[in-house]
Amino acid sequence: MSDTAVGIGQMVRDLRGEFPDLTISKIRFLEKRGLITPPRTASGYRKFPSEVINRIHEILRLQRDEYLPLEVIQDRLGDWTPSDMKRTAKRTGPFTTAELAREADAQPGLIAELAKHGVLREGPEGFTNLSVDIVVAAQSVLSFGLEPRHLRTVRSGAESLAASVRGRSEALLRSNKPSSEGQLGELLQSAADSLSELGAAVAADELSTLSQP
Amino acid sequence: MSDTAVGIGQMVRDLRGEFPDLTISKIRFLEKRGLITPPRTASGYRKFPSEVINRIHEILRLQRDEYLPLEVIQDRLGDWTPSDMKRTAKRTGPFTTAELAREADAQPGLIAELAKHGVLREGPEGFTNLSVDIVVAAQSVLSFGLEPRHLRTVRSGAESLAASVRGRSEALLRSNKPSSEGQLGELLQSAADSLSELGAAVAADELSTLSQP
DNA sequence: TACCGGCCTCGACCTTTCGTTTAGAGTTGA
DNA sequence: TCAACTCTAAACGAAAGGTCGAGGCCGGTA
Repeated sequence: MSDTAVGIGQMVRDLRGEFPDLTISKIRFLEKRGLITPPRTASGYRKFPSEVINRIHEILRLQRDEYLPLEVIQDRLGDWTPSDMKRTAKRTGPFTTAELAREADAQPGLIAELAKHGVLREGPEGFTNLSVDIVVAAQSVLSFGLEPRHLRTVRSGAESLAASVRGRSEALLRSNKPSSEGQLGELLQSAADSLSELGAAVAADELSTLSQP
Repeated sequence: MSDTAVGIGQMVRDLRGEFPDLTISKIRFLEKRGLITPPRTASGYRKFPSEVINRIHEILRLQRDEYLPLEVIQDRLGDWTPSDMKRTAKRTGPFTTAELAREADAQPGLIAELAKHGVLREGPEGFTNLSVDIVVAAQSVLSFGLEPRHLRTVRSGAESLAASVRGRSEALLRSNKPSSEGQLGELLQSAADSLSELGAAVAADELSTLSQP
């Protein structure tokens, strides 16, 4: 859509839905620590285009969900800094198979394998940056000796979730004013997080049977 | 295999190989925080049998490799303290349906529903504290408009993972000395974490299709 | 023009986490 | 007996992660 670069106050209000104790001073603090570098207006006001907001969202998520210290978050996010973002200017960029493999530090064969089993899906323009997350996570799971075909169930679980959330969110869209772009994203994120937690809880339970064979 | 319970000094020297800046005072600190409870001699000296040493090893690893704060480590390790589990089998206690509902702040009907669809399973002695996690997470997912039956796929995904990890971990157990109790727990936790991440990544990807309907 | 809310910087300050240090006293083994 | 080891309790402290307030600059608007 349009180049919606909001001010610091508005941005914080937007993110408060998911991170209730986010403050303006925390954002400034994150900049001082070098985790974000929002552009400025001529007069020195910070501007927040969506790439920066996404990055902030990811920083806060890593802090909240994975308890990572800011220094580690900085290392981990180091690659796709704003300057890198600008390299792919228009979007966070579709990837070809080869690019995706390089991006996720994986073998191209694995990409094909994951795609074959429906864990990964190539869009009309190629793979997205979400695909990178999937490949990285899949490699981690595969390191326990699983085969890609075992991961199909994960995809179908996600599909089931998506189908239901879709119905739900359309109702939400209808009943709300069109400004719910942000709300939808929020809903999506919450749903994904919830599924993640449920998956972790069920897996822990399932795996606990290993303790007493 | 003999009852090798060493003193605090010797134990610290042993672990210094892997954790060079481990100190006696840090061990005492961990006890004060409730992360370990080493038994004592008649005169009050701490003794460190291998279970406790394994637990300390795991605590230090989580701190070093996953940057987890001690409070989170305590939560995560709380249940499966190898020896604690057997001794205090009553405390972490099995729950009845009613108790589980109260514990997870849920309707008893939901418990039944989840059990019916295989998301939740009642053991021979009732529900466990892992069941509480599942119910809590499930409520969160259900708040997006899903029905319990949609969650079956989550369970089957977890089963698939468990089956494979089981094979993997048995091999690990065979090939290692019997002290790998801690390693098994570590493997389990890592596997659950990995699945969780994959689930989140795939769900995020799947849900991103909602953005352009 | 004056005003008001939003934003700016900078430095002081605060809280929590994760320990270390110190003082004083008891324990163990050669 | 002596040196090395261990105990507790409390004070101390460094680093992470912010918060707060003073003093001043923007930007609509009445």
